Parts: sequence; structure tokens; C-alpha cells
Amino acid sequence: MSDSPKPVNFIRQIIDDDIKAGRHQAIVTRFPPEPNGYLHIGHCKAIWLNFGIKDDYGGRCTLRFDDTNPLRESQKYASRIEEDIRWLGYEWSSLAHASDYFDQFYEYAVHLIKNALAYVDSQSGDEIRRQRGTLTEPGMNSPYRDRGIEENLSLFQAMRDGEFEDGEHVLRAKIDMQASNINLRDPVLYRIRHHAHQRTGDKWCIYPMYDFAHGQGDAIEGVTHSLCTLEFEDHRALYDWLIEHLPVPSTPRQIEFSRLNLNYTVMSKRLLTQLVDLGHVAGWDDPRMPTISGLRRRGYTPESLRNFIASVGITRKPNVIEMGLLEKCIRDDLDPKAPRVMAVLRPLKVVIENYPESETELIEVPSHPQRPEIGCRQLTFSREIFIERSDYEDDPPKGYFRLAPGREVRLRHAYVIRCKEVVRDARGEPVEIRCDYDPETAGGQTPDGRKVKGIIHWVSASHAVNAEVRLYDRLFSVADPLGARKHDYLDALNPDSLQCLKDCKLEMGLGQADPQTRYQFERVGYFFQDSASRQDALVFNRIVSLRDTWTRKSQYSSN
RNA sequence: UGGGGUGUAGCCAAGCGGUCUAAGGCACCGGAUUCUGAUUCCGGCAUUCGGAGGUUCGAAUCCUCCCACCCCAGCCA
Repeated sequence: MSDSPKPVNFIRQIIDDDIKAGRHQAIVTRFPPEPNGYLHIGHCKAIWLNFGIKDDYGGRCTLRFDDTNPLRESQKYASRIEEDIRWLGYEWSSLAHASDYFDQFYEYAVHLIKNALAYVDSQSGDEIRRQRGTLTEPGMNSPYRDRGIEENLSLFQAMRDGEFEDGEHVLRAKIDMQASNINLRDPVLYRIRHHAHQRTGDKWCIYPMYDFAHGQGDAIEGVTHSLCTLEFEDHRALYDWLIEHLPVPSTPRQIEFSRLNLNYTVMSKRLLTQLVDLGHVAGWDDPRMPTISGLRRRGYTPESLRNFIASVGITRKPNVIEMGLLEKCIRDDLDPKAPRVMAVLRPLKVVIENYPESETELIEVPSHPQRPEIGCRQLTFSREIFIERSDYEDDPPKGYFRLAPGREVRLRHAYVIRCKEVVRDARGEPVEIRCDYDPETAGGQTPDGRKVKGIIHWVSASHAVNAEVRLYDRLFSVADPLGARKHDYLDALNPDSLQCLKDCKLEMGLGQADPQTRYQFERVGYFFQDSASRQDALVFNRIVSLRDTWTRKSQYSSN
């Protein structure tokens, strides 16, 4: 799956060099999520990288669930992850689980013990932590560090056989408690957990740690390039140590890259879980969430997400990408293919006084201004229509060329109308505009050559289809929600991130709207039907607004 | 103050000692076209590469020192 020119980045350069040097027959990568949550757009980067390399180099990429901690994982998450990857347009060469290798991992552990490279530590977690030292002080050896091989072997066997409670013992690698890299200070390899595993059931009561599973899983699968994010940098020494001291079938290489950060949102699984649990969003697939399922429900396309990642690139530099780039990517993807349609979100009634009461006319118009092959649709014009509330101003600011008292505006694909009179409610708010239309101005014509700059969208009042429209905005109102006060990131939540508009007026054709189609509501934005939308109760989500230089400019001058 | 990293425009990012008075994208600012204030188009936007020294005929690219920021002390991944 490639979207355009082959990407260039430092990882692909390494791979190119490896191929040139004849180091590998085939390039093998893997995408290794833990099935304990939903995938988010940050994962897209890893997916795009790993699967993209597979596709471009004719290699393999396995989807491997790193399911080494039965306490927090479930099959439900695994299924959603598979669904999301497929939706993004990728297919794994094979599906695997770290748990598939539990027997092998156990053998590897025994191998280390037999070579005096691992020992069973019988201290408590607290004791082990205390002895680990600190960032600046070295650690101390455990009193159990020099247990004999036979004793270690039988203790480890007993751990496996369930003879101990959780936490009574752990298996540790015997490396160097003085190491400046804390990961090398006799890291824990196995811990006891009397907890059923979603795949292996009660077979095991000891489970390998990430460090003891990841590299070995890579080696078993023949992974050549094990790509992960920067926070595992310090683990590489341990990764390499294990590969070196174990009889593994291949020697994978770990390469780290920086993770994706987006402004105006949060990306950590922990925080996203909290937003869901606290009810700040409607679920993992709430269209405001940066999860794949949220973006999908919002209406983002797989192409736009892939293009987004491609344009961001892969480096080792910590980064924060602007939300605007993501928005630009979905607009670029949708602009050439989204059928245009007219929809009035905040209706204001307009009565065209000189248009006959009983008359209506059908206007056939193209569904795309630049691409006739997308087809045509029919609009109905009549005496009473709705226009957007914001397309009328009592006292228009400089440069406003929509409707105002005495002014003319063109109704898109229809006639020019002139505002004659405004009917107001008790509070003085306009509730109805009385206009005249110029019958000579059909089809974009102005026979007398007069310029009518403003063009607004409209919908025939009696032919409109009602719908609920949900307008989404950024989840947080500050660019960096975790910036100043890490504890109160919830205070930075944008109170207006969701606006539900009921009784919006859509052009009649939308009564048969295709649920798979992303539409452009002209002059407003791109919209996609929500998963809860039904033919008799339409719900549209705003994917993204159109670029809008007018409101920006007018806000400027009014400030 | 231990170790590992990273620093090129507001945000990304090419660049790998000479073709760099530094690609490209986003954002921004013009201007043209337009029945979407959209799209498209055209133009502008770093004499400078975290800083200071040094090596070299020549440095963003090599060396030294300094500064800033990120990650690491789970029986999480």
C-alpha cells in the first residue's frame, strides 16, 4: 500500500545499507501492540512504518500481540486492533502472540540459569527496588545473587509449578548492579502472577517481562529490524545482551524513532482511558478522540491518515505536530472526491415575495465544480427557503458581501435576491427575511453585467430534509494540555468541543444519503454520517470545516 | 550532579565537508482565477543551521567546550 513516492528516512537508509551489504535475505518487521487499549494516531506512525517497509521491500511484517501481562489485556482489545489495522489499509504477513512462545521463553530462561546468567531472587519488590540504586548511585547485589545453579533451577521450576504466591520470587538476569544503565542492574525476567491469561488460560502462573519477551519474540520470528519508540532506547543494551546470551535463531536489531505527538490533544493510553472512564467523551470511538476508531467515526479516511504520517516523517527528534496538518490532509483527500451538497445548519427563513406561491422549479446542478464525472443532482427552488443565519447581517462589517438590508446576494445555483425587509421577534432578532428575486439571473447569469460578489447556500423550506449535525472542535482548548500543570490537564478540556445542532436543513437528496459517502456541505465543511445515523434520523458528523479566510479576517478587524 | 538521546524558520523536515547567500510540506502574508470568502494558480516568507571556539582553501555537515530540552530508578509495555 503506497500513496505516492517512496518515503525516505533514516531507518530506510539503514535498511538500504543492510541490503547493499548483503546482511539479509528479506526484510522482516513487526507491529507489536499490547492488547490493553485502542490504537491511536500515534500507533499509525508505527503501523505505517512497519507495514510500509514490508510493502516496499517485499518483506514480511507480523502483527504480534505483546500479551505478557494478563492483568491488563483482553481479546476484545486485540480484535479492535486488528480491525483498525485493516481499516488503515494494511495486512499482516502473519499473526502472532508473545504468549505463543511462552514454552520457548521458559527454555531460554533455563538456559540462562544453567549458564549462571540468571538467578531466583527471593526478596520483596521493595527490597529489590531499594537495592537498585538511583540514577546517580549504583545498586547493590542481592543476597540471593550467588545461589547455585541447581537451587535456581529447582526454585524456578517450583515457581512455574505454582508452589509460591505472587511476589515471593522473581527470576533476574545476572548482569551488573553497578551498571550506569539501570536496565542492566539485574533486570527482572519473570514474575509470578496467579492470573488466567486470555490465551493460555491457567497453563502458566509465571509470565515473562517485556524485556524478556520482546527481543526473543523478534528473534524467533526472524525480525531483521525491530522498530520501536525512543523510550525503549535504554532497553537496547538489555535487548542485545539477551540476544547475545541466548541460543536464538536470529539476531534482530532494535532501532528507535520518536513518537508522534499532536497538539490540542493527549495521546497516552492512560489519559485516553481516563477521558473515557470519567465520561468526558462518549467512548473510545468518540469522534473527538485521537484514536483510530474515533477518527474513523468522525469521517477521516485511511488515505488521509497515511498521508499525514508520511508528511510528518520519521526521525529521532521529539516533536509536536500541529493539528492543522492533519486537517489539511483530510481536506486534500476529500476535496477532489466529495460530492457537494447544500445544508443549512442554523436556518433563517427567507421569503421571496415576487416568486409565485405555488410554483417550484427543479434545477440540475453538478455535484462537483471541477469534476463533472462525479455527476449531477437536482435541487428544488421555491418561494420559501432557508439560508444560514450567519449569511445575514443587520449592520455588515467592512468587506462583508453576504445579505444585509437592501443588499443583493446570489443563491448558489439559483437566482440573485435582494433583501427588502426583516421580520423580527420580540428580542429584535431577525426571524424572516423578505426578498425579491431577479428572474433574469438564473444559471449564473447577470444580463446587465452587474457584479454580485456574495454567493450563499440555501435549501427549499418545504423540500428540506431534517438532520442532526454534530460539530466537533479540538478536545482541548490549549495546544499543550499537559504543559503547565500536569495534574489538571482536564481543566484544559474545551467545553465547546461538541456542538449538537438539531433540525438542520439539508437539500432533499440527502434523504437517501449514502452512509459511506463523505459529503462537502458547500461553504461549511466535510461531513460524514455517524454510526448511529439512520434514514429517518440522520446524524452527520463534521469531519473538518472548510478553510475559512473570511471569519479569520473579520475577527481580526473587529479586535 | 549517572547513563542514554535530541537541537536546521511558528510546526514538521531534507541535508551525510564544496553544486547551501539551506530542498519540500504545513502555517502565515500578498495577488490572479472562481456561481463554494472553498479548490486551483502565481509570488513572498532562515545571509543562516542551539551557542562559543577550532580544523580546513572551504563546515549545517569534522573536533572541543558550553547551553537547552527529552527519556530512564514497574515484579507495566
